[in-house]
Parts: sequence; structure tokens; C-alpha cells
Amino acid sequence: MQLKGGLADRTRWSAIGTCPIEKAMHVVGSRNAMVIMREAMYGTTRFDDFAERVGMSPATTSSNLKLLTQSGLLERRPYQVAGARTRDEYVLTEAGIDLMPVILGLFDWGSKYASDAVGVEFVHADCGAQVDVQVTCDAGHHVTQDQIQVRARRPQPKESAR
Amino acid sequence: MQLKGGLADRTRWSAIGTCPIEKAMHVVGSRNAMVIMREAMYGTTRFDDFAERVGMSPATTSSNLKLLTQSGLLERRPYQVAGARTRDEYVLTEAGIDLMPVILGLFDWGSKYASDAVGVEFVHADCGAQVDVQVTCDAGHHVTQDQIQVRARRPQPKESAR
DNA sequence: ATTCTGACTTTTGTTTCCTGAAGTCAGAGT
DNA sequence: ACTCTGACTTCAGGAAACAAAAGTCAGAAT
Repeated sequence: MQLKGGLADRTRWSAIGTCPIEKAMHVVGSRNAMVIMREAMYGTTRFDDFAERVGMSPATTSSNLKLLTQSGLLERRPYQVAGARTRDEYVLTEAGIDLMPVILGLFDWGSKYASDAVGVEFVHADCGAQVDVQVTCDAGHHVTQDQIQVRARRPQPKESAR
Repeated sequence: MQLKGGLADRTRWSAIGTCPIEKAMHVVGSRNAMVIMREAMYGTTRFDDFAERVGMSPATTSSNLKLLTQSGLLERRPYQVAGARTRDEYVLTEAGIDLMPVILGLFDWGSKYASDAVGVEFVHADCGAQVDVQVTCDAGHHVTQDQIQVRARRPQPKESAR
């Protein structure tokens, strides 16, 4: 990464408390929260299924689901199976689905550097090719770490066309 | 995501202890570790700079840097400034650089959902276009969350051509 | 040889996160 | 009305992560 313009001198600006990475990690930064999100991506929606499939105690499952719900990544939705009372299930919201690149990124990194013989793979339903995350620019180029410029962003107009 | 083949019935397989996401989160899953990695991406290499720029105590900085070094994301390298003793600085390894998609993914997500008025942006040095992470398949298609198939991977040949 | 400094490390105490076990509770079934 | 069950919640205790402050220590400077 290359720091540009007013940001070039790293001693003259701080990201503490404003960095979106910090904010994001505050929400999904516990080791278990991310695993619960993985499980939600796999399609799990019910409390006991979460607890069993991620291997956590009900207490931890409960508090993590609550935090993720409050943070808007999951949403409670009532359901009912025949002969049982109505319950809530936890389904991904748009914000939750938008965490996909992070989940996949962690999967890719973990497969490469922290795991042996991973048993699952992700492929594109349409074409069958392997799926992974890439850093690209809006012009479509593949971007490497050293090709990224960090710049000050000029304040966007409030709520108008973007 | 769609679970396919032998994985279709989620009650019949477990990812506990083998999931690369778990493994990855074990390493970079503390809230501060990821922030330190961000700082390393910005080009910070020295202990005190890390501590100051991420806003953590020396103790936490030390233990996180140690963990990240042991895990292979950072590497100690001796340096010397005029009139001072030799020191080690912490530089990104390939494994560290490969965490880029995760960092950027968290940045994108945090900017969209957990932050107001982010002050920095990332652009491609070559063309100036905005940089972000995308989920794509090897055939180049953009892949959405519901287009991903999860399949059992047949064991790869050990160390031969891949 | 001694001092001094900057780069860590250790210590101490607090907060956060976790587990296992026990408790609660809405409402379907009888 | 009463019981029963599955889905959580609460409680008690322990481990990990954190901050603040004090301590260590290699080697340049004198």
C-alpha cells in the first residue's frame, strides 16, 4: 500500500476509533461470531442447530446470536413446525450476506496457511469453477497489495445520487 | 450457498475443529490482531509506531506482534538507525500480504454498515479506480452468495503438480 | 567501564468471553 | 387446567485478552 497526499506521513493522522476495520471487528471480531456467520451461510437457522454445528454451549450461542441480531447481520423470523409452538429462526440479512467476502477470505487464507486437507470446496453453481475472493478495482483490474493507494476521501454529498 | 452431494444433509457432517475459518480466526481473530495487520499493511514496521498508531498498550502490542510473528504473518528483520543499537522491525510475509482480501473485506463491510464518514479510500495505483473485494469464480464470473455450491473436495495428490 | 536510551517484557488487576449446569417459559397437547 | 417440550436464559466459575505501570536489557555514547 502507498499512502498518498495528506496521508503520506503516517505520523500525522490517526485511525483510532474511526477505522471501519475496528468497527467491523467489534461486531464480528470474536472468534466464535465469525464461525456462527459461517454456519448461517451454510443455511442453518435454528438455535439448537447452530449450537450443535458450531460446537458451542447454548450460552455462547445465545449471546453471539443476540449480538449479531442487534448488529443487523441476522434477523429473527417466526416459524412453526407442526405440533410445536411458534419460534424464531435466525436468517441472514443483506448486511449478513455482505460479509460473504470476509468469510470466504478467511476460508481461503485458512486453507492455505492454517489447515491441512480441507474437506469442502466452493464452486460457482452456473459454471462449476472454483470460487474465491479477489481484490480488484472498479475498472476490473486485478490489484495486488503494493498497487493500492490510500488516499483521503473528500466528503460525499449527503443523501443525493451517488 | 447450496450444500451439494454428501454435504447436502447438514446434520450428517461436522466442521468443528477442521474448518479453515476457525483456524484463521484463531490466529487473527482477536479484535486487536486484525487492527495490527491493517497497520502493517499501511507500512508500519516498528514497535512503538504500532503501539501508538493502533492505540494499544505496549503489552498488548507485544503479545499480538509475537503471535502474528509465530503464526507467520509477520517476520522480524534487523535494522539500525544511526546512533542507535540494532533492532528488529516487523514486516509482512507472503502469508501476511495474503490476508489483504480479508482486511479489505472488513474495511468495505465496516464502511457500509458500521461507520459514518470514512476518511480514507483505496484506489488502484495504475488506473485510479476504486478498489474493493469481490467474490468471483475462476472463470471470471461475479458470484453471489446464493450461487455458491458447497461440495466435498476429493483428496488432492500429496505434493505433486496441482 | 559506566551511563543512558529506546524497545520491548513482566507484573498486577480488570474486563471480556467462554463452558457446563441449572433454570425459565410460551404454548401445543391432553 | 395441567403437563410437557424444545428453545432459549441465567448463574457460577475459569481462561483469555486487555491496560497501566514498573522492570529489563543490548549496545551506542561518553
